[in-house]
Amino acid sequence: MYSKELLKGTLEVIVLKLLSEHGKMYGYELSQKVKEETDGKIHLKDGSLYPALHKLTKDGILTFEEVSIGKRVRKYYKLTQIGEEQKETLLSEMRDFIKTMEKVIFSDLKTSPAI
Amino acid sequence: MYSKELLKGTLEVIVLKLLSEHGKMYGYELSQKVKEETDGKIHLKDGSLYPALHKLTKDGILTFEEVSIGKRVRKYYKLTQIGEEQKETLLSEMRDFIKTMEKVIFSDLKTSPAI
DNA sequence: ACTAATACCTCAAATATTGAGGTATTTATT
DNA sequence: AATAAATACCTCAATATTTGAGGTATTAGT
Repeated sequence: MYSKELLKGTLEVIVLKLLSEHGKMYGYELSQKVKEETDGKIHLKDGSLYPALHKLTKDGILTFEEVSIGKRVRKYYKLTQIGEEQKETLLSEMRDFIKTMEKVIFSDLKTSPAI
Repeated sequence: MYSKELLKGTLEVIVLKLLSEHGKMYGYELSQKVKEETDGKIHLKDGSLYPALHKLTKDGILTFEEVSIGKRVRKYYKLTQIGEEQKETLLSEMRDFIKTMEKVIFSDLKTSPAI
């Protein structure tokens, strides 16, 4: 697991990307998917995930429909049109951010000199 | 400028990397350096930077010496031995984190199919 | 004389994450 | 049949960090 600081601000972009890719998913499914895809390195803790899903819904980024599975109710979330746009914005911001971080952090001016 | 969320948790690793690279730097110099190296994309705001430098000093990651320039006093910070180790830890964590994010975020299963 | 840049600082408010609490159903195990 | 583990949702106080706005003072440029 990565340090808390590193994970801050990544939850939204991960959720939007996965929802865009899979069409609709429910909370538990999202957390399992992320754990699986990152070999356990990133955990969307439900104490973070559910409040985030509620906030994104309130903000018009997501909508959901409830589906009964036996006596249990799942909430399937999907992107709204605004959510699709927000996803694109966040993805390109993340792409650019990673590029910038690599430049600052991994410039390695002093190591691996050309022989 | 990137969104606040994206920037969370990156301040420490940036500061440690720059100090390791340049030996000793003072706060204002750090903020200028980052602005310059990232083409203005990352701003270490002094409301964030100075408290962070104080915390890192308190935690034994940094030490500083005061140097008088005329009537002004600069605080030159540098890494302690613990700081050097912390820098290595944070850098490899960041490296790994970026790799993981790229995997989750930029998998692009549906775009750019092989022709 | 004035403005911009340099150089440091503090602190209340805003924000997000954690961690621990919880309820309830379904599936697997002994 | 009883129990444990997994599924599926939720809340909320505490924690931690960043922001944004406040500040002081010196030096350089016009």
